[in-house]
Amino acid sequence: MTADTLSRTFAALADPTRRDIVARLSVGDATVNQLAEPYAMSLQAVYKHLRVLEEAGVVSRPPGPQPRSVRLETGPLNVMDEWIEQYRRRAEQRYQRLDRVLAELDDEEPEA
Amino acid sequence: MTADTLSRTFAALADPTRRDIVARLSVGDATVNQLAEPYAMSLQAVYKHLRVLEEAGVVSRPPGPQPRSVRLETGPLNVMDEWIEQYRRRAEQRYQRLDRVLAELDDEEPEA
DNA sequence: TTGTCTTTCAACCACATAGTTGAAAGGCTG
DNA sequence: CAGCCTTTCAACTATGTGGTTGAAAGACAA
Repeated sequence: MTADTLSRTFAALADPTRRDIVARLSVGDATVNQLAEPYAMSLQAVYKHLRVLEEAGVVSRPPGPQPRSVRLETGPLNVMDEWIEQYRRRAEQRYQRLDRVLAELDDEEPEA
Repeated sequence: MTADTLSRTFAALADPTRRDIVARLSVGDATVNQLAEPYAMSLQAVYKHLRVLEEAGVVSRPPGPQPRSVRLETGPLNVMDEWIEQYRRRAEQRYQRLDRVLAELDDEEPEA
């Protein structure tokens, strides 16, 4: 456990296969075999992807009977979302303020 | 150019230094020297980080006089945000539906 | 033009990651 | 128990990444 949650979550979703898995889990829980079915890669590779998602907390595998189901957890997605929103909003407000200032300058000196 | 925009954006923000740079740019544009100042790493390393952010479109460096300013772009943040929101919302709605079903079962068979 | 600051390029190192294969445990079920 | 399916572990390969240093271009000011 070296990197923080945010780093692990972003890194987990940087891989297209893992984003695809997340997309499919948003529809409903699935077994590993069901998740692995569409891919050409080995089953072990899918398990590796799941472990990355699990260590980021994006996915959980509740204990239970042998074909353990995989479930999407929304906690880390929320954290990530808040992070992005915070800075995105800050930047956009800044740009809007700038736009207003430029508009005022236009009013003061039309066709200058 | 191998990975898609979404992969590059997630990967770009998986690094704490780059997230820190984004956070600081949300307050206002900055020069590379200003951005590099807080870090122990070499200036070239900061340039590398900026290139990663730039190739993801998270940051732009508009042409101009020599100390070129770095600016935060909100486009990729929006795209990423929409991606996350889509699946986060889908999963949460599913869980809420499940909660309702369980509550109904409780109503039908109290203390069963 | 010369000097200085900014920016980029190249080579290198250590380490992580995505994938493979093979083998070993674990856990149900006949 | 025996067997099958699921899950994990280990070793290995290829490639990417974050950092370094050194050097070369580029751009501006004196």
